[in-house]
Amino acid sequence: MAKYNKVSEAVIRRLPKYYRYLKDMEKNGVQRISSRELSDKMGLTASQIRQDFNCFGGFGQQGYGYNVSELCNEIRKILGLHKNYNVIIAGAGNLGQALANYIGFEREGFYIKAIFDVNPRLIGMSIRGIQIMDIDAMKDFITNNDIQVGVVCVPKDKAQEVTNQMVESGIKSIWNFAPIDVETPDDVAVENVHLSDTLYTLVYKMNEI
Amino acid sequence: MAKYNKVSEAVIRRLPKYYRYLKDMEKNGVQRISSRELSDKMGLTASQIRQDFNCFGGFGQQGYGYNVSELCNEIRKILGLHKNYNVIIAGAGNLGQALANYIGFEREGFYIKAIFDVNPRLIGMSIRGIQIMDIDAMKDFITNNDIQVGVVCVPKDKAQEVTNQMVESGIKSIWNFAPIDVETPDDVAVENVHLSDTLYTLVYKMNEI
DNA sequence: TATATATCGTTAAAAAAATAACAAAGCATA
DNA sequence: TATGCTTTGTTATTTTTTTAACGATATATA
Repeated sequence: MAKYNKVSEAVIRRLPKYYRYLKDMEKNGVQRISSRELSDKMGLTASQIRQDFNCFGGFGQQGYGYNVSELCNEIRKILGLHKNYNVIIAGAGNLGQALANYIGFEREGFYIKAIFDVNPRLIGMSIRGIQIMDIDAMKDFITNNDIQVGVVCVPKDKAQEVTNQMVESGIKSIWNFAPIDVETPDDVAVENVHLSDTLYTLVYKMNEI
Repeated sequence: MAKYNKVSEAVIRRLPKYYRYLKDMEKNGVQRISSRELSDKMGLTASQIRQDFNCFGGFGQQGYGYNVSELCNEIRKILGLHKNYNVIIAGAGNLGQALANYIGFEREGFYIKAIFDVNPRLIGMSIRGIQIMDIDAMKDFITNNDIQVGVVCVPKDKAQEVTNQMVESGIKSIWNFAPIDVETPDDVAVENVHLSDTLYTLVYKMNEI
């Protein structure tokens, strides 16, 4: 699968940002953009932008710049957003429900197929047509429904256990929101999102100013 | 305010992670830890850990290591979590409500004082005793209630406008969840949290494996 | 008390990332 | 068509970040 020789983490983390800006420009009818203009908008250097894009092959043209919608499409493909993904959420608490309610994911091809929880009062309910099911049914559901992405929204002390269950059932991507770094085998991708971390960094910066 | 000579962004972004691990160890009764042990737990190098801590002065002792609760406290102070902060949330949608419902922030001294929205059906309701008010009342509320942190959970096209209102009212920290990079004057700290970005990075990694 | 061991703080080296520089290639204009 | 301008892709340089090395200092043990 690995299409490109070892692209650095730093570059990869910038891809979604490029994608955001390009999508926006495309929507606004912008047809072409130079690395210079893009650098102004995004607060990066033009040099970095050109180098980043060149990790994946040159999408631009000398004397012209980049075609916005073409570039946008390339980045969509690089990120893998041209494909669809089936998703489940473990944990129907505040955050789990908020994610289930958010329609933006579907627009990028992420389809939430079910939510799982331990709370009997939640089981049986549904959010936007997505059923909340007993967490004991999760492993079977994953196996039978071709689920690629598992979202972990359970409390901290259950996060690793739930992750393990997802991994055992064949999920290859874990998007974890519990405030702990969950671990996965080498062949399972994981993103530990720590919302509080950014809040703490924020107040650090505020106090530093 | 700037206590330490230019600590790099990379180091600052690791502080919350140290804090998380140390808090956990402290809770579990661990009294001392060496940079070596900590590096094993956290997946960093011991060298990096020692260098990071030394940006803020040495907290350890040769031949012994670090006292966990002492170190934890130091990092708490460095981040500014020994103080309390008054917070408001703009946008009582899914995410705004989820954040308001999350009790973890209070444990670190972040007190949510009010939520603001445009929706008349939400205005007047309350979440955990936190009132949802008309967004037109936001500026006055900020001015009169010593608010330091503003959380932006409004739709993308209103995010910059709401940010501006917060800044005009004297808020010094913006924690933005709208999928756009909001901009602030130099003396106002901002963290643009893009949840989708981490999802996209996740599937990139999955496809790469 | 003396000696061996552990571990920090700090300086040095290596690696990675960002920036700058510039030739090559296309566009635009006369 | 010829000439000047723009802008890329790519190589070189600089800066930043990470890792390694090691003297100094404390602990632990005999």
